[in-house]
Amino acid sequence: MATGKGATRWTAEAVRVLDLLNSLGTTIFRQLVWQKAADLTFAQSQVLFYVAEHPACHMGDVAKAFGVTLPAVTHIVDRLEQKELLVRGDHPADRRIYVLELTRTGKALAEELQALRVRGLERVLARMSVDNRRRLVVGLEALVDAAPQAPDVEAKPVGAGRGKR
Amino acid sequence: MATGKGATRWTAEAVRVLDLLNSLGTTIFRQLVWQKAADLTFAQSQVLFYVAEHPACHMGDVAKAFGVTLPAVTHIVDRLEQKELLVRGDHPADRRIYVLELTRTGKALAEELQALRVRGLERVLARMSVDNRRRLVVGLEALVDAAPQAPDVEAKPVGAGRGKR
DNA sequence: AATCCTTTATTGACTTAATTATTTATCGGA
DNA sequence: TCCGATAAATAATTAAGTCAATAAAGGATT
Repeated sequence: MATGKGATRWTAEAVRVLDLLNSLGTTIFRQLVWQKAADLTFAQSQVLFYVAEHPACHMGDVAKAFGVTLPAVTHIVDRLEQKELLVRGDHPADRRIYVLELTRTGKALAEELQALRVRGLERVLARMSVDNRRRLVVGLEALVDAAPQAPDVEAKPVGAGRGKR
Repeated sequence: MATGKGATRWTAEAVRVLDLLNSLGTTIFRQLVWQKAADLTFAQSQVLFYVAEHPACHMGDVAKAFGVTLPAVTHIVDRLEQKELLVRGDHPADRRIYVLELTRTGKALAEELQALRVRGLERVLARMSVDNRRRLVVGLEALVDAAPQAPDVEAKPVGAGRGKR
């Protein structure tokens, strides 16, 4: 079915992009962005980077950013705190809220890991032409721009809960 | 340090690409490629798709493709087999090997999920210009091409084991 | 054919991550 | 002050991943 030429061409392009994104996930993402290092799991390093770029963020911010539930964040932050990479600070005006900050050690680690990633990616980019690097950046920018920022999960009528600790 | 203008420009580009890939991971990947559906976890749907595209593959092929250990694959395949989406077939010439195949149900599900993804991605691509779509495809192709295919983990001197079951 | 090494995969024990449901503390407004 | 909403923790469970040990073949050599 779908004998229309337009629709067929379109789908082919989407399939191609999907394929490429998939390949990316099993090469770049697994070998480069996710540099197994410093005894951090993938989730832990993701949160480390997030807090590095969003100082004073809250538990809920992290959950929203990664599309996971709050309890998941609780556990990950627990572990990062045990490793002394991060602290739960108190919010001056709202005692329900934790203000997340990296420790000095945490900042140092985040910078070190970021440098590792950048150097790794540089080696890859070095094997591309200037034009293709330009196309990659512009194309990715457009894609990220076109992607829905947050689907928002259509606020289910929950109905529970009364606070922290 | 690093006052050289060339080096600085370079790193900036790598940082930009890293940022974009990261954004991608928290938008496209989480909202689109990983369409929560059919009671499959992310890992399970990844393996489902892999077997769909590589019929008659072995347990070890899957492990290598995703960069995980064999026991991890064992568990995931167990669950997919319980759900009757996949079968471990016997290899005609080597009885140590399992030959993985999707069941009829498994194939149908893989196609359905793929269609979902393609339609979702089409909606995103529709918001991009023709030129930017072209840049995206070409840029991604070049990136995937430039990425190291498999680091190969420099064969540790293991030394164990004697077989299946 | 008996022995030994290698390959392929499973099992067991354990850690981490994620989920849902429930609970706790606090805030803000009528 | 009470009531609903918000922010987070706890409990219980499932899944995914690890390493170490085990098991069954296959292949080569003697």
